[in-house]
Amino acid sequence: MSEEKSLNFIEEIVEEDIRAGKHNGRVHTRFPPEPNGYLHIGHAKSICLNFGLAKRYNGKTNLRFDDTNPVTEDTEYVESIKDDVCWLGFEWANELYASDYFDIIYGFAMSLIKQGLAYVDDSTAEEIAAQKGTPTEPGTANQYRSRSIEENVQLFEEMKAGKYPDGAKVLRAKVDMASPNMHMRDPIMYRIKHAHHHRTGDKWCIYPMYDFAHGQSDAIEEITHSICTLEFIPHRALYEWFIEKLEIFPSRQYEMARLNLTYTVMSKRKLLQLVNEGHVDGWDDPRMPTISGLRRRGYTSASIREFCDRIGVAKRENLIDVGLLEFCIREDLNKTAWRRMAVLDPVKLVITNYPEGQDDILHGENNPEVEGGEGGRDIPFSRELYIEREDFMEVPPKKFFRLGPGLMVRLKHAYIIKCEDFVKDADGNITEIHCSYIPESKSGQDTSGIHVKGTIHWVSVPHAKTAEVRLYDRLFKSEDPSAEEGDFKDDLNPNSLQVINAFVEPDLATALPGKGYQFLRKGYFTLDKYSTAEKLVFNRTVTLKDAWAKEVKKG
RNA sequence: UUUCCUGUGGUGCAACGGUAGCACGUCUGAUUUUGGUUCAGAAGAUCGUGGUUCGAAUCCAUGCAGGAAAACCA
Repeated sequence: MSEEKSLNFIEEIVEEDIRAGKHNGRVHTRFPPEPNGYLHIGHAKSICLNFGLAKRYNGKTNLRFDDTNPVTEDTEYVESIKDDVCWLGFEWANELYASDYFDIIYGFAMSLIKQGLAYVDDSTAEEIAAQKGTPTEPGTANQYRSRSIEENVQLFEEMKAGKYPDGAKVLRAKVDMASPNMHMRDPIMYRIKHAHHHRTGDKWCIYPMYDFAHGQSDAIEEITHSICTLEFIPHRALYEWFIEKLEIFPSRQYEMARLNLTYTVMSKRKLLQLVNEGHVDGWDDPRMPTISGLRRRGYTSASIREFCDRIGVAKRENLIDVGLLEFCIREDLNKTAWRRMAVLDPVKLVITNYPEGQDDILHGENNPEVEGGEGGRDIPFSRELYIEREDFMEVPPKKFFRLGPGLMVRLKHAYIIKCEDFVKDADGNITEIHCSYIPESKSGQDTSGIHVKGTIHWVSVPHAKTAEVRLYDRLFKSEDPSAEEGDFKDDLNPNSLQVINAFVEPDLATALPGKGYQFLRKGYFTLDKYSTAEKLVFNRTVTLKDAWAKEVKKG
């Protein structure tokens, strides 16, 4: 109650509006994706903001597809977007489409024409661009600007009727060709596209532009707070101009900074390119910053919501350290993931004083963070184990609390062992480590009195299951790939995916899809969508924090 | 060199004329049968210059820096 978190600037505006009794205190937001790609973590920020606002202020949020460009849009995207919003844990009040409003918007256009505020222009795209001027030079009017209302009405009707080919004519708002705001220099409202629309089919061959569809849709739905990103600031004047001239519901547009994350790109155009050119395994490749990619990677929706909460909302450009996202998923998974053992880079260890052919069943809790451990599982133990190659050093440095000649460690959930000997092959690689174990040091009933500094994980050789494990690293080499010169794809990290074969404890054969597992000391993992009963496939969600790696790096 | 937006520790976000705070990261140390977790502590910031004021991160002026704006994309 007392921890009164400060409001972001949008919440301040909303609270002010409520206080002033604007729209009778009603709050209605919308999330307006264009169905031409998959949602990414940047969209999650917008989703959390829009739906969060509604939740906080007792309002509603519409899911509205901004589907005004039939050539780039597809129902596959519509479905994925709905899945992702649901998965993130939000419920929309209405599922709507800008295309549902095409008739109304056409009427709006006609109304503007009849007010003498819109005209049909026969210029080519190049001519229009040239007449627009530049940010420092005013634009110039052409002869079509002075067409009569009657002529404009007839021409626009003919455009709708399909009398003209693509690009032959456009409908333009008659605003101000000399405005310092380029978007006010008679923006295009409608263009001709003889294209099949994913919802309206072939009913239309003219489609409204963003500027003549988005604000109008907001007004139709009586959206009170229409939140978008900074690049739409110059559009706001136009947004309000249309509302004023059309005398429709006065929705208001507010702009916030989009999310940028280190070591990735966030533009749908670039992400689409990575997909189309096969640099990744589809939109849901675990290295992608897409919601579906993060989900497949093992991120939980709670961790993404937490992340969006932590990054805040403001108007300055930002570049968020991906480390914060990793912090959020570790924080969540630490509390929920079940612990298991897996050896990713194995070397064989033989316990010389353990009877050959003998098995032992040990027990390990599922989750030490929860009282009672959330139950546990049996772990078979035997004379021959796999341990991590990096857990043995022939010449260990000081502060190395693992295995080396004469050194002792505890095998997690098992016994303390002492390294007696090791075997090397002709190339000098360690092929086998020989240890003795201390029978009275068994976990939970240790009477040995021996204390060791290190504990390592292991898997019993005869009981081990094999699994393919996919280790991911950042997709790009530099913090801000878009800022690099040349093609952003030149910055792709060639080592962003490493596929290995690992040995995992037998219980993992029954791992559940969608569940996070902590492979002790190695990180958090989850089943990949390609995993089968015959062939287990795990994705590494994120590594554990590794103080030793940091120590080593320091040298 | 037109118009607009933005400048607070390394990063992100607060402080709304009254002691610059939180989180991630970094660095110590403690605990630990995960070099994880947890706990304790430390370092580190108001773009510059003027002005208004008893008092400025906050208001004003100016300079500087970064970003955005000219698709029949959204």
